[in-house]
Amino acid sequence: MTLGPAEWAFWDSWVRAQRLLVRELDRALQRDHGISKAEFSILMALLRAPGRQLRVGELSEALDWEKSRVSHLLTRMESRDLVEPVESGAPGRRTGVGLTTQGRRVARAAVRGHAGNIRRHFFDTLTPEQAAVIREWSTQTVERLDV
Amino acid sequence: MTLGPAEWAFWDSWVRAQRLLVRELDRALQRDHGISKAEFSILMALLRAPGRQLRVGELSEALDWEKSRVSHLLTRMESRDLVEPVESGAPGRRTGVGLTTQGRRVARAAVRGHAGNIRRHFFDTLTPEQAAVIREWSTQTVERLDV
DNA sequence: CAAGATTGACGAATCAATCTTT
DNA sequence: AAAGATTGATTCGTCAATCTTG
Repeated sequence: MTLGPAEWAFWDSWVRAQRLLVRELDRALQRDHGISKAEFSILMALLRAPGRQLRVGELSEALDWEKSRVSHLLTRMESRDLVEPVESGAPGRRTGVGLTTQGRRVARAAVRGHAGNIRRHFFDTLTPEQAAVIREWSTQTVERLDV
Repeated sequence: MTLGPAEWAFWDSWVRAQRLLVRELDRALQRDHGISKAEFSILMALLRAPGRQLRVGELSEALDWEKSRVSHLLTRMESRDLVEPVESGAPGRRTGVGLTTQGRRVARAAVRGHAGNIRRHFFDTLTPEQAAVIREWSTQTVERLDV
C-alpha cells in the first residue's frame, strides 16, 4: 500500500475541492453569459491578441489545448455568432478567427463577471501565505508536467 | 477590472496545473489498467464498502456525483464486466451493484498503480508546509462549496 | 405522491485518421 | 513530405424529463 488512509482522504479532498470550484465558476459563466469556461478562454485569448485574431494553431499553443479541441469549439462558437473566420483563402477552411461584434460584447461582459467570481471563490479565500504556496505549486507542476 | 494581470497569470497557472495533473493520472490509469479515474472511483468505493455492494444513491452520495452520472457510468462498466447488478427485484433495474471477479481483480491492481502515481506526481512534489496549506485549502473549499 | 433510478440530448475532451495547402 | 486544420468516433459529465416502486 503506497498511500495511507490519511493520504487518500487528502487526495479525495483535493480532487473534490478542485472539481467544486471549477464547476461553480463554469455554472456561473453559463448562467450569466451563456458560455462555458472553455469558450471564455477562447474569447479572452482573442481579446488579448494583437489584431484581435488568431489562427487555430496559435490558439492551441496559447491555451495548451489540442488543435482538434480548438477546432471543434470554434465550430460551435461560429454557429452561435461569437467568432468569425477571418480572410480564409479557401472555403470551409479557417486560417484565422476573430471576434464578432456579438462576441466582443459577450467577452467584455463575461470578463468582469468571471473575474469577480474568481476573486470571490478563490483569491478572497486565501491568506497571502496560502496564495504564495499555491502559486508556487502551480508553477512547479506546470513546469514539471507540461511539454 | 477586478483581476490584475498577475492574478490572471496565477489563475491560469493554477487551472493548467490542475488539468495537467488530473490528465496525467487519468492517462496512466487508462494505459495501465484500461479504466478512467471515474471508473476507478467507483471500483474503490465498492472495494471499501461493507459487503462490497452499494446502491446507486449510496455511490452518488459517497462520491458526491449526480445520480445520472453514476447510472451512466455503471451501465458502461457493466457492459465491460467490471460490475454487476445485485439482487434486483425488477429487470433493467439496479437496486445495488457489486464487483465482478474481473472488477475486483482490476480494482486491486489499479489501486497500487494509481496510488503510486499520486504519490509520485503529487505527494512527492510537496514540502510538508505546502502539503499542509493545500490540505487546508481543500478542506475549506469543500466545506464552503459543497451542499 | 415522493424517493430512487434511468434515459436522452447535448456540450466537453481526446484520439486517430484524413484532408489541404505549401 | 510536412505543417495546419478538420472530421468522426468515443467517453465523460450535466441537465431535464421520465419511469418505477414503495
